[in-house]
Amino acid sequence: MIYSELHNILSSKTIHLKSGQYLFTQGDSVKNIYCVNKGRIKLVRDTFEGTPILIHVAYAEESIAEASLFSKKYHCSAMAGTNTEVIVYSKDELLKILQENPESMMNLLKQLTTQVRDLRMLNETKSIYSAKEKVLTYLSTEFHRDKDSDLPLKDIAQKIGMAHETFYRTLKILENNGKIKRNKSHIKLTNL
Amino acid sequence: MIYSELHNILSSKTIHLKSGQYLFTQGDSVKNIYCVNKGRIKLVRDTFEGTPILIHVAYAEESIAEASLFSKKYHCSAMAGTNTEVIVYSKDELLKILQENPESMMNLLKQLTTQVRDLRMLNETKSIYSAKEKVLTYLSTEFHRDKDSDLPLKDIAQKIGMAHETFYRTLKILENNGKIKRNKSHIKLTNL
DNA sequence: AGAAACATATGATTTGAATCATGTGGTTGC
DNA sequence: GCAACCACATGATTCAAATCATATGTTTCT
Repeated sequence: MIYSELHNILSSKTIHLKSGQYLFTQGDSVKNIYCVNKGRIKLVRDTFEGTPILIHVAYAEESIAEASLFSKKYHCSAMAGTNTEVIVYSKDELLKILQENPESMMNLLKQLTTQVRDLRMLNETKSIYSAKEKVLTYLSTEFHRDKDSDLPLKDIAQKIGMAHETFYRTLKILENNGKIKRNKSHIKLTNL
Repeated sequence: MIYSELHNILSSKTIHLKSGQYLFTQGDSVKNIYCVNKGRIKLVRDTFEGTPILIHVAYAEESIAEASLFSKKYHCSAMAGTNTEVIVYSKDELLKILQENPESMMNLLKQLTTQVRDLRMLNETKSIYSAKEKVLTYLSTEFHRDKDSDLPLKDIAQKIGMAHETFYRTLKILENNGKIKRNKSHIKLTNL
């Protein structure tokens, strides 16, 4: 998780959310920073006009609201997408520790740079129109091997911005073409 | 720019690139951090398999390679997309200053959290399939008003992952429906 | 253990975004 | 001031991805 080493220093508590329950609501003042331990949390933004939009889905080991470390209010709402376990840290305490402890701040900085890079990569993957190309590009990224390896296919489909039906089909085609191999739910590029 | 206050402390120099010239190449060791002053820089990643893919386009006031602050080697190449002016900072010097100066580190942290938030937002905008919905969602974001307001429409189209032709057409439809107003190249949502 | 909820899978159909083509207007550079 | 380049625009066409439907396999909850 993003605060691995800090976890021992910081006081924390664990809370359990039922699917559909809210962790916080857009506009609430930012008191806490969270880390998903199990399950998933959807970040949803209420727009003045019309339907709320999904901003992000955080899975196990992912921290959320660190983007709100410097905000007064949450700019989105967080809802459990399934029964979920979340670790809670105090924002103020975290900020204090970071200030006293440049090394851990540097560490957090590092994690954020990685996040930025991953997000950019994902962003451009999403720009690819062709399903085959998109899937191959996604599979060639690091975060597929690392973090995403145990995500349901359906969720991966959503992550890269394609209908899950299309994703299943595309995987099959690529498999038949010998471009990828699958055993159980682990997918591997053939080349390299 | 991302290092606004640091700019005065850090030593820097400005370099000029012709369209198509490389700033650095994937695999080069990371000596410098850059900030685009004028023009634009494309970050491109060479994939073992097949065509290189575009990771990001950095415009004026945008820093690049800060995602590489902690990397030994650049993970992508940077090419000028047009005649471009870039400010160069030394990575080591920047890291040193940050360490000595927790406040500026905190500041950089803050900028990165904003970047993460924006990227997530953009990411989900890209997931929207319907052109109209996608454009409306994009227009409702902050970074449209702030940073993107002077981008060519063509570049915005690329940023949100749609063919520029579709973007022009969609804008026209939305304008005819009274959902948006345009004067010159500034676009505004009607409601709110 | 059984039920409910969800992931995986695949077929049929529709649709709308990409693509190709072409033209005009506006900037930029020499 | 001219030429080259690029943004903007719009029409016609194609095609592949979304959608709808339905079924089976798999986890999860009680």
